[in-house]
Amino acid sequence: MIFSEILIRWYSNNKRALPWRQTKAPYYIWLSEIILQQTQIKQGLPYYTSFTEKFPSVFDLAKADEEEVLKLWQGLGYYSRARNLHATAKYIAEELKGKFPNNYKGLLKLKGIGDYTASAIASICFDEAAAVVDGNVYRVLSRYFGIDTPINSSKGAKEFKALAQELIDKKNPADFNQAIMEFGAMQCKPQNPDCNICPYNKGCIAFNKKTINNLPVKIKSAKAKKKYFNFLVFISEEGKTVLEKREGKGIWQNLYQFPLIETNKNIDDHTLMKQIKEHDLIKGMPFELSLYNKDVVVHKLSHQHLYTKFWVVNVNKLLVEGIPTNQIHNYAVPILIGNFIEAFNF
DNA sequence: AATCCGGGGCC
DNA sequence: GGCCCAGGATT
Repeated sequence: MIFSEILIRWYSNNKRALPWRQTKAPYYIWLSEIILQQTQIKQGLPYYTSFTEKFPSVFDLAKADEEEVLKLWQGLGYYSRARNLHATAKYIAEELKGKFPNNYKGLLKLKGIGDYTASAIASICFDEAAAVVDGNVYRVLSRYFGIDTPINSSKGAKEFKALAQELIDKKNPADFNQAIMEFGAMQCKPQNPDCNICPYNKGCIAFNKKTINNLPVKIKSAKAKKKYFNFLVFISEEGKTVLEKREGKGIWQNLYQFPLIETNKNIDDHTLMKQIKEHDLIKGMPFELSLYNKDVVVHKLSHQHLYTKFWVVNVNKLLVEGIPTNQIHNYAVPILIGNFIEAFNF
């Protein structure tokens, strides 16, 4: 039996019932694919549900404010996905009368859609034989064919894309693409795959050479840099606090946070105290300062480890407008801030 | 080609 | 602590 036949048979027997598998509507497939980029199904599923409930059509999503979209995306990470999602929804609704491009090439031009997502939508919605290559596909193919080209090199990307494109079932690209990803997620897992019950174990090079645990090969990424975040949680007598919108480049773009003193090296409390005294929002005013978390909160991102302290700053009056603390839940914030807000309970 | 962009879950 | 995840954009 050829590669794709084994795969699609396995898929028909083992696939999970997932909401986006009940439709071929491009809006829902697109939404699911953006949510699932670099995200496990278990984590993304509740977000897919809330997005489809709040925005049943691309027009509903297009009509929303970006702040509303980011708020619903809160906690899922990689927030550029949400900003691009909203921008593309507006483009589809306003320029294309709600109709998505119906092929790989057209889909690829949209914001937030790259090679993987264009292939996924084109195959699932329009039966175009465009092979997807995601983390699952890299793992399945590198093991079955015993390929040790690093998957995160440009050579590897080309090599695996070409191989997947050779293997894809041109009569049934939709099932083939979803099958190989599901197979990678459930059977050909990163750790401890049960190769004894695998339908490919006779022909799998890695299994027969006992190199399953060495594949796929990946070039090591640089270690995360340490940063030191001191957030200032102002509280005025009239029950207001201050949130600022993160502008420009860097993490958490367009999300809100408490005023932040950020450094690349740890600063002692005395030095920090001087900076707080001179802070624009309370310069020259009396205040009471207390450290909320005795133990530093370590928040780990892919490329940064944030060593975080929350300082509660009680003041009589703020030098800026501020927001009532009972409205703080309306703002989209990174999970680091969200966890504090929940624990502090204003 | 290398780096940046989150957060959760696993070992 | 390191690795992985239905990747894409930027430099």
